[in-house]
Parts: sequence; structure tokens; C-alpha cells
Amino acid sequence: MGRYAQLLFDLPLDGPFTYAIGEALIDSVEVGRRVKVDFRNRKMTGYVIALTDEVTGSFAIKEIERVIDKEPVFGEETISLAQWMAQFYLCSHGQALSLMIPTGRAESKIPVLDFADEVSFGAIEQLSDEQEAALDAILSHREKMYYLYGVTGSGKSEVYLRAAEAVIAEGRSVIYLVPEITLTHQLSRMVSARFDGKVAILHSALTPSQRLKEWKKIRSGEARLAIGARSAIFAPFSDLGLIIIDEEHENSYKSGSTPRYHARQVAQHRAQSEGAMLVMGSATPSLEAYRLMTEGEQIKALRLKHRVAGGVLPAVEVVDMGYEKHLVSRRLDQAIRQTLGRKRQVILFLNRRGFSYFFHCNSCGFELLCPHCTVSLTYHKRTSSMVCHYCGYQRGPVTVCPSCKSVDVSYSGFGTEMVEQEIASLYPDARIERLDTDSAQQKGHLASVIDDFREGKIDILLGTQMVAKGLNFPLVDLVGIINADSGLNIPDFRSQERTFSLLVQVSGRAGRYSDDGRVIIQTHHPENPAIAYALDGDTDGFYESELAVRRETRFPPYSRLANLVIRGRNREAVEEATGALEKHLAASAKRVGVDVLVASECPLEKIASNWRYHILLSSESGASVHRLLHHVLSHYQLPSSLYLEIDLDPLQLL
DNA sequence: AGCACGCCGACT
DNA sequence: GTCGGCGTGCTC
Repeated sequence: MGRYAQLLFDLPLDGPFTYAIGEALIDSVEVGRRVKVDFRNRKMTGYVIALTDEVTGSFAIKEIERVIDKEPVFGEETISLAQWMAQFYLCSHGQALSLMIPTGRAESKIPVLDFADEVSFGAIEQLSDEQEAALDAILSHREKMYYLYGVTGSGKSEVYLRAAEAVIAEGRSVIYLVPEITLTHQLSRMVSARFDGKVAILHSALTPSQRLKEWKKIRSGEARLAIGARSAIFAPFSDLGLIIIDEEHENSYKSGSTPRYHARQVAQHRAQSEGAMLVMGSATPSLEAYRLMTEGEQIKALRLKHRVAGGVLPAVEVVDMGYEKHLVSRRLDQAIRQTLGRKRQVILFLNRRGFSYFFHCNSCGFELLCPHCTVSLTYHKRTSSMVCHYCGYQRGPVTVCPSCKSVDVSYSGFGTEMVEQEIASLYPDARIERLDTDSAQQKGHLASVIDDFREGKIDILLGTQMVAKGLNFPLVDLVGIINADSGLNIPDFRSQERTFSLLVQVSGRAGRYSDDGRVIIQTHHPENPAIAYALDGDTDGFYESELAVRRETRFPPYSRLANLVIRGRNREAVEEATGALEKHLAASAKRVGVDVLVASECPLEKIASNWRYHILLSSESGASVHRLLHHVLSHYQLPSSLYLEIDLDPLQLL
């Protein structure tokens, strides 16, 4: 055995490809190591997934040029997990495998995170009765999946950590998934302190070689707990006992590029096949999880209704902006002044970054679109230019309508940058900072703003989603949501769910350690269910009403969707291929119980000069969707100038 | 995916 | 007459 190696590549090709092992490398090529080879005149990294003595077929076999790893970086379990992913998400085996393997090479000497000057987290927290009950339930191992469904501040993390300690004490390992932003600070410090050297931290800012080093700690068994964002679900433990998914509803658990996997689905698969427990949690579960908790036996719900620090939930108020003239309503203005007067802090939340206005002609209705995408250009004050957020196209601002030459033009909409300017003039004595993906570009800015805010050196923190997620600031009494409607205009069956979740999550930032928490939601649609239920703090009420809508309209979680996006430079070719693919799908769809809901241009029909069409499939059974897709894709070959992307259980349909 | 090969329009 | 556009096919 072993004169030939079967290799996979990070390419959308099914493979595997056979390469010969020269005399000199016969001892160093083995399953799980990466090698360098010539593949169609290109130097490529190949993953060795098998060794053979024979070759079948007739092609000119090339030799492996070099071996990258001194020891294997993946094993048989990873190969079969990738196999499962490839068939589940309809990507190649090599693409799936390459996700699971770090790209690093040289050994890194730089420590991953330096906690040398950290204060100790020695103080043992007393668990509340609710936390105690939840922990007992989890440690009873009676169920395979648990869900900590509890308000912000109810102490979910402490329960996760205790459960992790218990599982590690039994000699098994733990994966702890968190949404990207939280990771950097509080939690990873606490976890490192508590689990000492047995932790691997898979941080987005790691260099490839640092990542490889952490990976090796996991494979060798030196690390017993791996904490990280989405891709940490692939942590190669051989004795996995527990997977924790914090903030389960977060969209960042789903990958935005092929293969578009969801860490929760991969977690369910791993937990099942490796006999591990799965513990998830959130104050606002995804509707998928909520349904499984309430309608079936699949997930055991563990409720946490009280805040551990004792603070009561904040008082939530809604302001109807239909009666207001300014960006900041009279009520919010008054609340900000009161809060600042008491030397407490304010968070202002806005769902749109930049100083973004959209150009609009009042004479002919002309809107300024990107020439490469069907998207409005937004005005950025700092660069004094009109920018496309999809492809980066830029042009100078306009003062005259390019279409009818009218000077009766205006810009509408607003972003964080503009609100910042307004706030600064309203509260000249307040110390104000802005936090969004633009301002977080500068390295260290994010961390320093967060630290300064926590220490009370900033009075008003203004930001986008970033400020809504998992950050705890003890001195915040007031949260103001500048425009709760921004997510509601998006034509998407999840817009209610997203808006509700966001409002509840942002509200949770107020008054975590006091009884004076106050939340003010500014909206033009106070009667909208997402806003009305958030106002009442009636989470179950929202879920029940939204589930009823989904059941009625047969949308997830009462159906499974697949979105196929066909794209290419030539519009006619894309349109024609979409029609042909639809015909193939429709031919078998009925028989297996799948509906073709849509086959048309995408809502954003052109991005970066690529025309985009999509076909949306729906079925009550996920297995049917799979069966149909596998069948049709093996019988229909798309013209090779076009590209097909498959999104299973899509989160958005743009 | 990437890249080479192959067939039709405007250019020194 | 060529340079180069992108549609097509293949990769051990």
C-alpha cells in the first residue's frame, strides 16, 4: 500500500485526484497531511485522503512535489465530516474539507493572547435557583439537546461554563461557539482564566500559523475546550462531549460563501454522530429552535426568567415619529439629558452605517444607481463621494439631476455619521463615540472604545449592530433606538423576526445592574407586531404570532427552502439557463413534493456586473429538497460561463 | 475556480 | 492583415 496518494483540492471539483509518491517521499506522505503538487500547471495544496497501490483510469499521473506537514493535520473523522457536508450543502468534498483545515505553516512563537497582567477571576459565583436547575438538567444527560431560553443578564454563560467544567472532568472535550464580536474580550479572558492552559482560542485575528498552533493543541488533546466563532465547530476533538452555541439566533453562524453551512446544523450532526450533547441559548431564539422547543421533544427548553444581578428589566417606550420633526424625538432628547445629568451612560442604536443619504430627483424621480449593480449609491461625507456598498464603485456627488437636469433634487436617509453630527451639536458637553464597521476598521479602535465606555470615559455610545451584541456595560441606563423600521422595509419573510430580535437584544443593554433601565424605540409603525411585542417584552407572544404566520404561509420553520442563484456576465444566457434549470427541476419537483416558488431575476439583479437570477424551492421535507437537487444537478450541466450557487436554508433571499 | 484554446470585431 | 474580446472545456 502506498505508491499513490488520493488528493482533494479546494476547488469545486469532485475528485479525488491520483498522484504518485516518489521514493524520497514514501515515508512522509500519509493521510491527513497536506502536499504541494502541480495541478494543470498550477502549484496547488492537496489534501491526502487515502493511499493506494493501484491506479484506475487512464491519465498521465504526476508526482507529489513536496510534503507540507511534519505530522497529520486532519484525520478520518474530519474526512467523513467533510463528506457529509459536501452532500448536505451540495459542494465538493475538497471545498468542505478545506474549510476544516487551517492554512498555516510555520510554527508560531507569538502567544495567541497574553493574559499575564489579567486580574484573576477566582471569585466563585453563587448560582441562582434557575441556573442551578438548568445545570442539573443538563448534567443529568437525559436529553441530547438543551436550550437556555432566558433574558439578557440571566446568567447563561455561567451555566455553560459549569457544564463545560463537568464534561471536561469526565474526560471529554467541549466546543464553545460565540458570535464573532463578543469573542475578543470579556468571555475569552474569563474562559482562559478558568480553564487555564486547556483552552484553544480560535480568534478571527489569528495569523494562519497561530491558528494552526491552536488546532494542533486540539488534535493532541492538550486543549480540552475550544472557543471561537462559526468555524470553531470543526475543532478536531476526538472525544467531543459537549457543544455550546451561545446566541443561537445569530446570523453569523451561517457562512456567507460556498459552502453556505450553518454551524448549528453542523453541530447537530457532530453531536449526533459523536455522541455529544448540544446546549444552545438565547434571549431571542431563532424560530426554528423555538418551534423545536415548544412543539416537539427534540430540544429541552430551560427557562431563565430573572436577571442574576437583580436589576429588573428596563422599561420600554415607543415614540411615534409621525409626530416628530427631528431625528431625535422630544422624549428621547429629554431622557438623554436626564441620564447625562445623573452621570449615567446612553447607547444610541442605528442600523445603518455611514453618512449615507440616497440621491433623489424631485422632478422626475430619478435615483442614482451604481452602473455595475442595481443598488442605490450612498453619499459618504468623509470622502465626499457617492459609493456603492456592493462593489465599491465611487463617483463624485451630484447637485443636478443627471437625467432631467432639474436642480430640485434632495438626499434622504441618514446613517451613524450623520446622527453623530446631530448628537454632537445637541449635547456639546457629552463625550460621544461612534462604533460601526467603518470606525472599527482602525486596529484597536473597537477594543479601546469598549474599554473607555465601560470605564465611564464616554457618555454616549452611538453605533450599529456591533453595540447590540453581548456587550455588558454596568453604567448604561438608557438605550435609544433611532429608527426601528430600517429592517422592516426589506421584502423578506424574516424581517419581523430580525427586527424583534434586534430590538430585544439592544434593549437588553440597558440597566443590567440597576433598576433604572429605560429603552426608547423610535418608529413610524408603532402598531407593527415586532415593535408592539418588543414594547410589551412579550417574547412568547411574538413567537406564537410569528409561528402562526409562517404556518399559514408555509415558510420556515414549517418548510425547508433552497435558493439557487445563477449568475454570469451575459444577461440573456443567465435568463435562458435559469429557464432551462427550472424546467428540469419542475419535471421532478411535484413527484418528490417540492414546489418551485420563484424563478426570476434576483431582487438585486446585478452585482459587480454579474447578472443574477434565482430559483427558490420549498418543501415540507428537507430530504425531498436534497433528493431533487442531487438528481437534477447530476443530469443538467450549466453552461460553463455561468456559475451556480446553492444556498440551503437561506437566511436572506437577496 | 482558473486558465488555455478557439472563433469573430476595431485598430497601429 | 493582427490584437483581443469572452464563450467552452479540462484539470490526476
